[in-house]
Amino acid sequence: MNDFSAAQRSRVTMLDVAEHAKVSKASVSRFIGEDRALLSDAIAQRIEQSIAELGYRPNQMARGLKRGRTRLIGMLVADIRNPYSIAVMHGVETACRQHGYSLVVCNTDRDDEQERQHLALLRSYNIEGLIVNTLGHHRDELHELHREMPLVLVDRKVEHLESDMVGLDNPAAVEMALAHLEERGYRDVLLVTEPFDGTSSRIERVSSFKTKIAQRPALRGTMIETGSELAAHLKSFLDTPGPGPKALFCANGIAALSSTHALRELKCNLFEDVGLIALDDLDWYPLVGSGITALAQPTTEIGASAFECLLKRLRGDDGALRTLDFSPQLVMRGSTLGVFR
Amino acid sequence: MNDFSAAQRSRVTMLDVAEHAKVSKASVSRFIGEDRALLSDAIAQRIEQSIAELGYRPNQMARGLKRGRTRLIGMLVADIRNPYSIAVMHGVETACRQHGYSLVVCNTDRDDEQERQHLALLRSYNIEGLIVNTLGHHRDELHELHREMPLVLVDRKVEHLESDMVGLDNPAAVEMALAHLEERGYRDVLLVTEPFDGTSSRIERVSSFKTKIAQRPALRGTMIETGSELAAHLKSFLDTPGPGPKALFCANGIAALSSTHALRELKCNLFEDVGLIALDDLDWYPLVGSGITALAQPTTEIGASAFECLLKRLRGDDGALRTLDFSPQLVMRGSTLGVFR
DNA sequence: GATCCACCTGAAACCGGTTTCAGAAGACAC
DNA sequence: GTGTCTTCTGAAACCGGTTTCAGGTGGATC
Repeated sequence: MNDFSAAQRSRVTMLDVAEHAKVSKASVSRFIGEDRALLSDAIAQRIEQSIAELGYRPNQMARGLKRGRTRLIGMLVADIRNPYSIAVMHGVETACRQHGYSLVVCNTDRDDEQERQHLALLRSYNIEGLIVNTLGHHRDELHELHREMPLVLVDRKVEHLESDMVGLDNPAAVEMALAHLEERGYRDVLLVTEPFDGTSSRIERVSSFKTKIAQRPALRGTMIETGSELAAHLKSFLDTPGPGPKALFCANGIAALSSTHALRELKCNLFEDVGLIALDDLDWYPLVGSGITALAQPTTEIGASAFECLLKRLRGDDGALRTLDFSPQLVMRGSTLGVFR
Repeated sequence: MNDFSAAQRSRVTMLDVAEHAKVSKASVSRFIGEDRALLSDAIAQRIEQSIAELGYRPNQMARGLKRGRTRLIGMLVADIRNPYSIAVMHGVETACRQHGYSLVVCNTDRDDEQERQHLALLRSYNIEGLIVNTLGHHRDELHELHREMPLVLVDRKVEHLESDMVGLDNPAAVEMALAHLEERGYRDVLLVTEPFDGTSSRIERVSSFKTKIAQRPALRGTMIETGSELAAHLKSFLDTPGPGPKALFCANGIAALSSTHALRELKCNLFEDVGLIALDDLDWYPLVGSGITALAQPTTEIGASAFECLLKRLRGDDGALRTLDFSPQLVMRGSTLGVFR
């Protein structure tokens, strides 16, 4: 085995290539970079051959040092195990790759202190831009970072932080859900959301829910948070007489998971006793009961847009702030067959 | 808005700190690094204050250049949307963070060319170690990389690549599954696996299945791959008379997802007509039919072990190659109630 | 008081690249 | 043949750190 502790930096360096090709480092650097046109054919060819022969690979760290361009994008994720975050991340990563950037993902596990540490870290690695999908406390750090590089928020708003934002059109999504539920004959809707921890999209969905419910006199709307007492709360919702057929509206995939768990615990007949529509479309939705109706988010597009926002800023666009709100798509399944079953 | 294209490197540098504290760069460097003991209290205090006052943060890129230590670990993942990979990645990331390392994740989307590009990329960023969860074609690149840094394979073996490995004890897992199925009264077992693409763990599971089935004369064992004709194949399995009650053994989470889909398509009564046990334990398993029995992999441990392998090597351990095989844990649910229902 | 040593400190070289700048070489016009 | 303009090239400075090395200081020893 090798001994890796003795940092045996045996790699081929630019100087090696220069000597091998009998040219200066400067010429090799020009060949590597975008100034290749400056070189004569003869020299370019010699360099090309030496590079191939020695198997030279430029050191991005060193390049980034003088140049200020690391081709690194940072992404701060609150919960790496959240399917939504993963899906968006996949979109970001793909877009990054297509433009020659790489992605450094930092997971905070919803911990504020870890968020702070990761911010410091990303900064110390000279990333060129930052995608934020956390609560964004540590306003000062974020501001400071934002002075140095473009920043885009995904699925979150952060107060007093003026940056581009990409996410779901939450009012439209809520409207879509309620319209669908009402059309299918449901009259008593319970919004199930994860606890309020400051996540802006969560708050928006709830407040839209309240507004939209008020505009639909046929519907009654109530709300609960997931947690240890979810099943009990669901039970009381189901047992309380209402204006008509009951349905749950789960504000995201996690809420859908918890709700379904709870419904099973209550020996509920999925989904004849109660309808269900969920934000996010996860791969197991079709498998539960008669299938869960979903409002699918265009996660790949959201991720790609987030990156493209950064890219535009990096290329000098200093126009007005952008807010990109994508619309969800209704994927109808058995859980909202409603009164027409 | 700022103009980020004009790389306005306005950051506080070590020289700024040195001048502010009226000391040399060398002293500041010593303060930052592990040589703080060399400094007198007076100087250390001045430096500390200057750092705080100016808000100085050392540039990791520059540190890595001379030092050869970037504190960066690379991870090559075949499919970032595979729950198993995510779970392991989460384990790796947590372990990294605890030891002051950061993780650069590269997703290849199962594409060989992307694997090659990512390998080159990771190398150019001077990562200190690499965790591989892809097919590992591009043997030459991997070898070359492995000469420079420690490398550990997760859930994969790569021929002719001598490196540490961390994964599941596949024979034990298969044994566990078959023992459970037999005990529950099933006699006709169909192994459902994703198509053979060279993934070694997949191959191991299948070959163990064949071996173990041979050792259990009471059982009949057959095998199919997921794909467009999965439902048809399942149907013929279910329709063909066998030695007794039938059960599926899904070799991973994806196979479990496809199989459940197919069973629903066949209007199969989950899980009274057929039993099911699946490798991996996904959060929706309890929700399908009477719940899917799982062999849960200790993914967090696997991820952490992978990182610790690297760390040991980085610290100079050049002992024999290690192979860490973890055992799964049986999580019994309704899908294997079997003949005792 | 001289010698030795342990302890601190800073100047300068270095890591592997990029970029500036000055100069060499060739093309062209006169 | 000279002057001017391009076009190409390399030396050297630079990015922001680390590390080597030589020297300065003060205390202990003789």
